[in-house]
Amino acid sequence: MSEISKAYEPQSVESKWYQFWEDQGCFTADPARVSATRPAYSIVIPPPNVTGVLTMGHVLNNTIQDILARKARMDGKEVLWLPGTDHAGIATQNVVEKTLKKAGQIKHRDDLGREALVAKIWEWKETYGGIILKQLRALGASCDWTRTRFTMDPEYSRCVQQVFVDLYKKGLIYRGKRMVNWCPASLTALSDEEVTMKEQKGFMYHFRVEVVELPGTFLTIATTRPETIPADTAVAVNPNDPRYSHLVGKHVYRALPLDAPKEQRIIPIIADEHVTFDFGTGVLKVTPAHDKAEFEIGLRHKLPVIDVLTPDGKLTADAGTDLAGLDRFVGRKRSVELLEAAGALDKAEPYTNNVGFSERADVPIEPRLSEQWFLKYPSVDASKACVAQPGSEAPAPMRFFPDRWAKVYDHWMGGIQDWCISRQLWWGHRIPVWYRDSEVYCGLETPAGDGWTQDPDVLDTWFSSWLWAFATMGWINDKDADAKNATLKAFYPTTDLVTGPDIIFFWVARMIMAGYEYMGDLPFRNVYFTGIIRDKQGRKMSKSLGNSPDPLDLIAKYGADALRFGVMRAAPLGQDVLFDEQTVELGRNFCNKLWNACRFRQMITGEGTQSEAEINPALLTSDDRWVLLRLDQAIREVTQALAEYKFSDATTTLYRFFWNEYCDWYVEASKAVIYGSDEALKVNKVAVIDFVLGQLLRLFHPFLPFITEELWHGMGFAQDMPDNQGGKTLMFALWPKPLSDDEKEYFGLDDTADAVAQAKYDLVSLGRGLRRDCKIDPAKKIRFIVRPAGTLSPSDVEVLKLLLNAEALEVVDASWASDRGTPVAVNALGELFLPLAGLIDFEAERTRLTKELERVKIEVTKVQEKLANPAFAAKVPVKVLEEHQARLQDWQVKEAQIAASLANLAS
RNA sequence: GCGUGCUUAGCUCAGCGGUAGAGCACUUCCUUCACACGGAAGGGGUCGCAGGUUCGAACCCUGCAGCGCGCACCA
Repeated sequence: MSEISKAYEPQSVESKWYQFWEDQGCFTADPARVSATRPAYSIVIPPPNVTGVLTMGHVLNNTIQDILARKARMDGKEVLWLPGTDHAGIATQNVVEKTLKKAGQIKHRDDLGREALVAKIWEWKETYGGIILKQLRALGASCDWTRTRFTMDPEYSRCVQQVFVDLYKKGLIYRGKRMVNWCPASLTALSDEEVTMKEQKGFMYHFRVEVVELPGTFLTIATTRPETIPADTAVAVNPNDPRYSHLVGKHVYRALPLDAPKEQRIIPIIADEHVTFDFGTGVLKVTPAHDKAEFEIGLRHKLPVIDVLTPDGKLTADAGTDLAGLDRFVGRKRSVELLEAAGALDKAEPYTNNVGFSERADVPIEPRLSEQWFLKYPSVDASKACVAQPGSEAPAPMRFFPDRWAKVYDHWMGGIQDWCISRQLWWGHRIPVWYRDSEVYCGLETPAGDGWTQDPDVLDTWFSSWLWAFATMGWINDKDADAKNATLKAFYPTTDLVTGPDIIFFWVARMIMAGYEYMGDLPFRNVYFTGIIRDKQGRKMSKSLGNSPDPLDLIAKYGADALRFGVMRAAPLGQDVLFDEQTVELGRNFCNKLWNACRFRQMITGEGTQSEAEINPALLTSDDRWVLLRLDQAIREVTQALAEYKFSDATTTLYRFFWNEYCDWYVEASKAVIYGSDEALKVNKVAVIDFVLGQLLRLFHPFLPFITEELWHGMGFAQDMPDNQGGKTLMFALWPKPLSDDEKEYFGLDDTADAVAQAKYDLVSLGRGLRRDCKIDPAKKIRFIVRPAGTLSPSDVEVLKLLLNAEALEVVDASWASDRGTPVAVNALGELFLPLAGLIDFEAERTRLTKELERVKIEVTKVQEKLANPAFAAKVPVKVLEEHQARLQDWQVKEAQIAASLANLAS
């Protein structure tokens, strides 16, 4: 810190140290260093979309991972934080296709064809693929970049295909024609997890159909999707519905299409339990091609299937000439008009129902019958059983934080459905299956012989990311080779996983199953679920709302440390985070305060001069003892908070200790010695300050890596340290330990030491209050008189004098009597008088004291009432009883003293 | 419908059985030589509502209300 600027300027500091850490290989994990005394700590990054940019969500997530990783290093562990990116099938292909279309290069992906488009996407990936990883560096993320992985790396792709072949051979992967969720925008099948239900305002249409066998008799049917009427192949009622049971077996004329002859529109009335009496009219139109449940009905009753929708959601010729070619929603309106014109429409009433939307494309999905690949999940039982359930004492190998997510997980695992893993896309892992006539071949290589064609589909992106925990470590599904893989051996299972609860099914659950199936062991021991970042109005941050700040802008403006600190402070365990830029400002202010506290220390002895002195217990003042105890407390609290993943608690403690305790009281009090004339005391004071700051920088390092590293070196703490314990970098300095009992005894740290200083500071506050009440300019030096309850050391007197901004502080004994009406403040330390020498406003003082007396009396009464309750004394623990008695005494003493002052005023 | 979370100072949130707390915002004062990205002193809350358990409840239990989220859904 040769040039000490008044304000902390993060920009140059941050890039300098990141470069240093990376150049020195500080982030690189070496399995060879793992031993009994140097345990492994590992964490795999939730791979961001390869073409993505850093969002506030990433900031939250990766700051937490970085804190955990850096803390583990300071605990002396061998740390692997493994980074990488995900190819993100649909999202990436969409982005590239859109860009090409915008640039006028293509109108449709077929213009390029499969190979050319995939080549374009690779090009795109090479250009933009690294951005988010660079941005993570700006945040300070201490990832082992030498191990960066991508889900479409050749080795990784081989893992994915191997797993497919393996599961196929195990009979868990199969191909089948089923109703799937079809996205008419992305033109692919989706898994159930990729569909989100949304409330949609629409209409419930009631229309009539005539019974063939009973002309003049009509059935009224309620539907929200009249455009699918041409695809109806039956009308169903509940078999026990007395209104309709006599009609079962008869037929109706389907209402649409109108251009088809009546006799071609005859469909049966069937009875099926699925139909509920009291919903709609109790009559259901059965459209096997366009509804999952109705497809099942169709199977039960062997109904024909008429598909009237094209893959991109337009009506087909089978829908009739009036509807053919129309978009499904346009077709809906048109079909209503047709029904109305035909006199078949009864009514259309406003209706809100839930519609499944494609999560990616944000359009309603269509249930669609198609040939897809499915996976019957492996290792379900082991995966379900491994997570500790909230409230359960049963030992479990994996824990969720907060543990309530374990219930959500358990519930999903209990009702687990086969996973549709094929996607009709080009960007991704091609399904390793080839066809020749009726032959099917599944394997890693193209089969020998002519005439084979590979399945055109690719795999769901999550079918590659579920292998992330071990495929990134060089796993190749070869028992012997994997057993010899040093990285896997040292770092699998990983220690912590940090992710959002929104991908608990997409990713977490599936990784657990893959872990058990392929590694025979769980993939991680703890899962920490972050909250979701929202804006200050509580809205989810999104690009379309434009309410998401660019973290890089924030870093440029405030510094990465400030951003990290602000986000951590605002992110309590398991709660969503309402993000406000103010919190980053607070982080910036905090860094600046830290910077200046160190600057102050440097100014005591001059630049770069470090105190060589050991702390001499004989020379410790009550302030020194107090700050050492507070530091000890902070170390305990922060360590505990981190162990429980309570990051906002940890930052709160750090804030309190550093700002409120160290700066506001200790540093201010220490000025009595620093600006005093006792050299020995001064040297000892500096030794204490250096000790506290040294510990403090370590405690802060996981949260504020850049500024702490800069100060660590600038303050000279790195000197004289072994290279692997802070000499080279603070990253490897040891995490502070709480003081042992021996150390406490050596330094004379006990409750009394703490109480004296605390009472002293409390009396200072009271004295400042007196000044204010007496309307004395805080800047004006005035005289105070103190009458100690016990004894006061000279150093305590000096501190009181300084903090009260007193011209003089006279110490008197019990024999001293104050002038009539002299304002006084009282606490355990003694009485503090503000002699006003003839300037006393008796009336004002009477008012002040009366008010104070009232306040104290209320407190006295409160405690007295409690103690007066016979049941209280009888049932309460001794400790609580004593506490109350002591409290009563305190208040009563105060009451007596104020009463005495009032009496003195009256005389 | 089932599950789950939240409701405490103007705002954002801690506290989860024994004297209601923090940060921001607000009021007043202070550019005194670490820091105005600062310092000092203040004001501000019947802890969503109603019952219950307890000597004692913001905290535990029950019900209700409002706001989220997840899952499952009836056309």
